[in-house]
Amino acid sequence: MPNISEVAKRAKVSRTTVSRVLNEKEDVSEETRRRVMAAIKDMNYRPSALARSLVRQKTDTIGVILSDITDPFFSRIVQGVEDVAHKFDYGTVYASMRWDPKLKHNYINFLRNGRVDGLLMMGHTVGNEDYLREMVEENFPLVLVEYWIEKLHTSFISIDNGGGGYLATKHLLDLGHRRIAHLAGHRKARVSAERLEGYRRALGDFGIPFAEELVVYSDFTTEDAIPAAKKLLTLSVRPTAIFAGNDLMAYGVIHAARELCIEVPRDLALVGFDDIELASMVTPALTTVHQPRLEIGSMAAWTLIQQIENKEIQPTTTELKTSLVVRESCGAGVCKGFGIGLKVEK
Amino acid sequence: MPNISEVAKRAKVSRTTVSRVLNEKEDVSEETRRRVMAAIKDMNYRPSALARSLVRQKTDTIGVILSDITDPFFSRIVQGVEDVAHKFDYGTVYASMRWDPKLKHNYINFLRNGRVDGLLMMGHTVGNEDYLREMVEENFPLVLVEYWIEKLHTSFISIDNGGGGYLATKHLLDLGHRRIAHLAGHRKARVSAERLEGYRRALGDFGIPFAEELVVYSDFTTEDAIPAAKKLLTLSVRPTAIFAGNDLMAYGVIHAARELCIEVPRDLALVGFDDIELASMVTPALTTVHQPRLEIGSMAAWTLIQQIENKEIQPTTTELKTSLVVRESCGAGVCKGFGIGLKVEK
DNA sequence: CTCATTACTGGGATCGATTCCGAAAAAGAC
DNA sequence: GTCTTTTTCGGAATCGATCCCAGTAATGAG
Repeated sequence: MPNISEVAKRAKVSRTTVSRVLNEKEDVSEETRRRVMAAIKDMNYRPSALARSLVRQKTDTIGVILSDITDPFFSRIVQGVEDVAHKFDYGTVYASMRWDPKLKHNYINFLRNGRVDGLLMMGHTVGNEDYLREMVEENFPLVLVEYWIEKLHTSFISIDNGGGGYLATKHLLDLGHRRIAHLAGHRKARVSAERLEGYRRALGDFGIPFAEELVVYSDFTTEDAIPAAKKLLTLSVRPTAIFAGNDLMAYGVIHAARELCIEVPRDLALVGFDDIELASMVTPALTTVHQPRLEIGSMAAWTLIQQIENKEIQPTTTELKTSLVVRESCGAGVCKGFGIGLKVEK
Repeated sequence: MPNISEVAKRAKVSRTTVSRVLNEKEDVSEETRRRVMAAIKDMNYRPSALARSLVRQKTDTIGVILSDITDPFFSRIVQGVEDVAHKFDYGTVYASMRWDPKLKHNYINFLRNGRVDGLLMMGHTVGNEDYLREMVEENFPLVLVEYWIEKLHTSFISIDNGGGGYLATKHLLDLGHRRIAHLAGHRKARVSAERLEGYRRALGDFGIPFAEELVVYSDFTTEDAIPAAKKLLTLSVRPTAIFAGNDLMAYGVIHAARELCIEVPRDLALVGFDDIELASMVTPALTTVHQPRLEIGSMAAWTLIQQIENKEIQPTTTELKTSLVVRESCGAGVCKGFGIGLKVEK
């Protein structure tokens, strides 16, 4: 691999001039520029990003740490992140912490040591978060997406989980359900508490007392949701509707229900949360709370880049609105057309 | 952010000694080691990966380029990659090319310029692949996963797609189906051709003539598969079974079928390919061809690391076996237990 | 023709680590 | 006590770029 000096020698100019051509500076004559370009092409030269970043103290890269890289929930968020990042000439690299706090810690260190200019963390909180405080104290650009940490002086992007929970529950109440269970997500995740709050608020508005037994927790995965859902479906007085903490968990409910010969939506109404792509694809199509994920992603990237390029900027907290997408799983019947849901804005 | 010299000054030693402590070299006395460690902790020092990589000409990082970062197909593959990579003390970074050839090109350049020691490419081929040849010529470590390029002197990891197609089709034939359609994946992808070949071979073995009209192509997505599936389901003589190019496309078939009031498996038998996690979760649980994805991932990472650490090594081609997982979508009835498929080894 | 101004170009320091080689100090041999 | 060997440490070069500052050539003004 040739370096900048060899290119310079070949083009019979100095390193400095090659660098100028590379960075499209103006003060280089057309003729030398052509010579340099030719040398670059001839030698198949590609500048070392490493050396460049080292001297400039800037990598033009943002790191994205996800709880699980293949969670469909992140799909469009990532798209939003990339769109904005590329617009500002930033590259993106991803790391998946796969729910393993140690892995997460490794990754953060891995990326922080000069590999990226800032970090975007998204997903659910697990384990000790002290190193996040450390990062913030050291003024390392950090934006958290749906990843709430108490009293952390940094930017947050989140959605109105409480409102979403309210929408979902109210929809079920409007359909006449009175015994509505909630299969909540990870007990320690803030989003779980918020969605639960929305659920309680809706019940309250309809004068229905909150029943402890109707709320069960599980992880945000289908596998984990199955036994939890079974617990709800085998209560002495079975709920007629369930509001699940996310779409994947809603599939767990369907799964569990089928094993008990309960059919959705015939015997059980079901609402999910997230509106992942698959929600409209599988049978029954899921009624669910929609998150503006493209916006979440672009907002997050934008916020982070602002923070990188202007370290003095104050952290911001952004909350995006949710909406309800009515499909089949509540038997609401509003939507015969398969998959194309009636979108009810909040 | 302190650098190694400042740490050295504080510990009253030279940079060299600090570096030795950092890299756990043996020739440093216990006492100075302690002093250095203390200084490191006091100053909250973290070595710059950039500077280290620059001088060592090694990043200890492998790049993974995926066609779509959130395709559930990659989930366990990525897990396999990470397990092996971490075992060998490599970090991993991901980039998603999102089917955009230009984006892909950008990413490859982005990662190649000294950011990673080698590249793992997985997913389906789109666009011009000349730069891949260029990489190989320059002896840049590269391993392709299910990403076949003609006459490229580099390592490949793939699965026995032909065998998988055969298994899927034979299963349908064994169940008595005689008019079996194939909803093939991306026309230009090699995997499509291979799976199609398996389909034809199985038909041949049962003495059934191949009918052009029974094969339709679409992208590897649910959305794209829907119209294609409709084409098959509205043939004058409707097929009684469909072998779909992957699981997501199989969902497209279910989707299309429902719109036409055709129910799977009652009116139509269906086999997918990949065995993504969701295949066992949704209704009906999908009978599908299983790929050993964890092994694919670990194999790929292992092969790449071998190539990085020993540039003289010859490229290898690995083909892993597939197996059939029988669930509900063929109405085979072997499996009442929901989701837990009878695994028929090839 | 001389001097001032502008347009290009190059030298050398720098970013933050590693590594080779040699030097000093300590330990051991006789 | 002297010489050799081992242990421990430091100096200087290096990786491959960028950038400040200064120097040269070309151009224009008078």
